Amino acid sequence: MTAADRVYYIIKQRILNGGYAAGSYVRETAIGEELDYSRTPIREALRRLVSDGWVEAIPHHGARVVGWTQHDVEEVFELRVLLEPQVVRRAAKRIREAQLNLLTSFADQMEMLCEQEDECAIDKIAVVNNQFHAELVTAADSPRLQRLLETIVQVPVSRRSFHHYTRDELLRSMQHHREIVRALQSQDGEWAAAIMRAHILAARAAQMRQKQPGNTAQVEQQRKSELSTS
Amino acid sequence: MTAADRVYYIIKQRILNGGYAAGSYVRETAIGEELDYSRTPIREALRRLVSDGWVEAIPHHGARVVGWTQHDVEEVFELRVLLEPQVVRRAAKRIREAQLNLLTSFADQMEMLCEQEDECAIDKIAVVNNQFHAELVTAADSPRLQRLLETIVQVPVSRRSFHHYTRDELLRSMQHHREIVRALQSQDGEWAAAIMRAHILAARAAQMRQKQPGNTAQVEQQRKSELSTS
DNA sequence: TTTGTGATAATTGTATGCAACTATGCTCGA
DNA sequence: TCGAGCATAGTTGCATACAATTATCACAAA
Repeated sequence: MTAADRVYYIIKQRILNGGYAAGSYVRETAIGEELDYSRTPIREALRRLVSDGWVEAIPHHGARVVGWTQHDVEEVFELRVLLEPQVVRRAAKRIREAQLNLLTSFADQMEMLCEQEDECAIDKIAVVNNQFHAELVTAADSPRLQRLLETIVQVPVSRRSFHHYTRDELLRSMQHHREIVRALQSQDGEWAAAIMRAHILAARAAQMRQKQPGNTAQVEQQRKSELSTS
Repeated sequence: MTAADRVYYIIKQRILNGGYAAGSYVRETAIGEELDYSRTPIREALRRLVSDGWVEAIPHHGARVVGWTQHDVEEVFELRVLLEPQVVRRAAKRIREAQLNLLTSFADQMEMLCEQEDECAIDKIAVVNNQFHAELVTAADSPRLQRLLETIVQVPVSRRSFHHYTRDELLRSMQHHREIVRALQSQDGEWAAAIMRAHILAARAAQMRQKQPGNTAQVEQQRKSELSTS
């Protein structure tokens, strides 16, 4: 792993953790001195982050962390509603026994975690949920589809999504997982796609329910950063 | 426009024109000396091309122009069938008078070019066709959807596609354009999406009809390049 | 003949210095 | 008092030198 790779992951992690606020600038010299690298690998990492859509490059002025508006979130869900069903549609034709077992195991884990009520369990569910979806993408066996989803399903959107769920929504989501696995066992791509579509639309509904908080917070943060740099 | 930008477009153009064959390596020093730039902007251009999917980076060994197999083409069409209808579905709700007029004008131009029989006209149709689709994407007003399509609809696939069309297929394609415009005028997203879906599936059928030629040629070219570099 | 090992050459990866560009704030003039 | 122009500081863009890594080829031993 090269220095540029390391810097890339570090900066990305910081953006996700909120270490770098939306709207703030990531200076090549500053982070270079901090991590004890020259500007060259920093530059390369930043360009990768730009093409990933995490930061925007302003010529001769710097790399700014992008902010997420409610509109952006809607756009992402609109695309997920198209692409995620396609994932399972393909997976249904290609999935193998071992992968089905793995998916079942993930579904088991998530349901067990559901029994517990604390916040910590929610975070664990989110982790397993990501594994579940990742395994589906693997089974779909389409590098391009995989890449599009990775581009789109930016973590800041999905990462705290389970926290917005009511208990009912959480249980329904678990049911969706079960049903997706069942549909895949039957090699019924359309069934799987239909449930996945519902799964994403349900997630969208939960997200949209609390429009204002997430949105204005982000934008305020961005506005503040803009002021502070000027 | 920076040096890195210029280099980026030059290399991209050469890949499209076949100047750089699939499987061949693009050396930083070689092209740097040729274009009289240092390796720095070349590197940056190559990394952008990597993240665009035009070349693949092999650590410590170089940047290789990727080859297209028939399987890749199928994958792309599968995604276009999902995404392009979504473009017009959105466009139907948002498109404005001026844009509709522009689309009509493009449709007119393409039909006029259809009258002529020569190969040159086909190329011109392809250009206007690209403008037509680009205008639709603009009308859809979804930066992420636009980006996804730009990532996917790599030109080597679509660029010579009209040459494979029979006269019937060409005329039908023109009819599709007309009908899409008509559906958008009616603000009927589902109608537009249905026609667009047919439009893409027709293109897919024409492309698939001549499987072997494109495929083996590409792969042969790649194999040859691999041998020559060793 | 084949396989393992080491030297060597070629290529990318990184550091550093300088150039170019942009924004900001100050000064001068109207 | 306001606006235009200019100087300056700060940042990115680029060139170049050097380091690190990897593939290749020759050669020797089994």
